[in-house]
Amino acid sequence: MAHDSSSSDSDYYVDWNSDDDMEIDNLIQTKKSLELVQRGFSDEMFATLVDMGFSIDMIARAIKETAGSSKSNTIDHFLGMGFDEEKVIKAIQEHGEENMVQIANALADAEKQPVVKEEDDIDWSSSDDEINYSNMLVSDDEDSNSFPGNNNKLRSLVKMGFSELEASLAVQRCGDNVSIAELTDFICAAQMARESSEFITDPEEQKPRHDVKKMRSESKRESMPYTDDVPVSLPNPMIGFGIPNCPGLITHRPLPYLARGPPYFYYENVALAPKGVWETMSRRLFDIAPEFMDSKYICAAARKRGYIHNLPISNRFQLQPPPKFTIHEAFPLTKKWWPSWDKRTKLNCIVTSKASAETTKKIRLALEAHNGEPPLSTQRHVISQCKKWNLVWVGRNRAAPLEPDEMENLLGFPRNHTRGGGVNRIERYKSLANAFQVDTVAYHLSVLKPMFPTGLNVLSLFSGIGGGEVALHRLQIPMKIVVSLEISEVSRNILKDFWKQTNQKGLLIEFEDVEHLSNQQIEELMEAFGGFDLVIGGSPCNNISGLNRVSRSGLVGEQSALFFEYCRILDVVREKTARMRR
DNA sequence: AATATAATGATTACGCCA
DNA sequence: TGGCGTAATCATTATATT
Repeated sequence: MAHDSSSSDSDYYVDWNSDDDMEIDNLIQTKKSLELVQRGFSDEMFATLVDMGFSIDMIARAIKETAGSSKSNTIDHFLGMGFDEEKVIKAIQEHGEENMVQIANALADAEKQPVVKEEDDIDWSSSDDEINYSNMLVSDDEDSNSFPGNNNKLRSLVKMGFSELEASLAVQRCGDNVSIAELTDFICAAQMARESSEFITDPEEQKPRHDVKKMRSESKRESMPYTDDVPVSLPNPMIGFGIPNCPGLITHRPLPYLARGPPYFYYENVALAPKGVWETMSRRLFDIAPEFMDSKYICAAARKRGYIHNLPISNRFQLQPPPKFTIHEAFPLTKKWWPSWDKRTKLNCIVTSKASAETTKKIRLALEAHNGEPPLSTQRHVISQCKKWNLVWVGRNRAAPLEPDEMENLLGFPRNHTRGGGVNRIERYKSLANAFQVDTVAYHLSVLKPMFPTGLNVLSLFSGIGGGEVALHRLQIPMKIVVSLEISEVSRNILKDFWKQTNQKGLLIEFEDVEHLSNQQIEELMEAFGGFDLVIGGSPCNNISGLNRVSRSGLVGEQSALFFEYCRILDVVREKTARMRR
């Protein structure tokens, strides 16, 4: 048996490669059968993928995708990243579909100045409207100095067909000393990004605006008229803009101008939401395309989450040491009891519900009924239970649910992080189920480190047990001020305890309900501390999670509706930041 | 009274195949 | 393209136990 433990217990660190020769043989077999060599996949590349712990299925699927068996998937993949469709098609034609990396790089190069007019492939002169528009741009640019103040600019923009909201937002975000041309570019880029990345469901947004649709050249696919219902699709594999040290990393993306910081913001929620939820969230958060990432590509447990943020995505780096990547690495002691027919290398998502002791007992009895290998039907049933309840093998024929300690480990928290503050077991389970996967979040936040060498001010909403704070701490990014909003007293205590335990130099200010934080309070806090550099938080998923059988009512649900509180607070911080910077 | 346990489906997405 | 099976899923609440 491959996993029958002849190895001693000296190995807390398991050598993945030497330990899974069988698996690698299988991989090589798969590789040959897929004729990868013909497709230009070098052994090196393959070995790299294996080293990174990718499963047979993943590699096979990735190869199938890049081999051109499903062209729409390749296109969709990059469209999902927010790239322009024409550019994607062009890049694929130039580089061939089999090389996703080159395509990605080409797209990234083209987008280095994201959504800026010169590089854009939009045919500005394909209709009369655009000629007029271009002329207006030029003339206004020349005359822009003659406008004494914002009112005239606003009036001009409205005259040109932009809504008052768009115009005032543009002026607000761009500041005083910009020309009309820049403002129109600003708005237009925002419109285009909005249309290309997401669809529009709000009737208010559907009213005809400045003929952006007409500007689109007719080379677009007729079947995709770029109207309203372009759903947010989940990437497969769910790797966001890419995972550390992996080919296919996307380092640039078009970010709608209205979405730009400061402040930076970072929003999180479950990826597997009811239809329409992510579309709404994206639209409300400045039409940023969500970054969907499954933490199983970072650590040993799945955690499918969507992240909407306006952070740069180049030069990300991973926390050190990187988390254990497989179940065996994370929990070496389970290896001894792990049946050879349980092929799991990753755990499922950590949730609040826990398997009963009865489940463990039934599994044990079912296995004890046989000597040696149980029949296939028993195996299937046991595996099914293990996956359903996320069990690990802790003894002979004994599969048990995870302990809070083990969850902390998987999620990247310090050991006993949730033990402080007089926390009972149930609360620990609950708060951990609602927490960030720290390494994943830290990977996204890592770009902040060189930008804020002296530290940053953080507004942390729905802080929970402080996943964001732990991520920043582990990144060694100083937190000068953390204003934290968390309704659970237990969770507040945990964060407070963490703050003390880690000897934070900065100031932690804890509030309770986000709904009780008034706009005025926010502004006062910002004036007192010099503003916030980062607004971070994941709003409640109670009414969104697939595990909720009682009230999965989406964003209108009692708890999940607090998403709009996140938006309210973020809006206030953004506006105040803009004012403070003038 | 506080805490631990156990029962309670539906909504998605995706791969397969006709 | 569409039907069908497989799979996963930051949960809630009534009931049992201490």
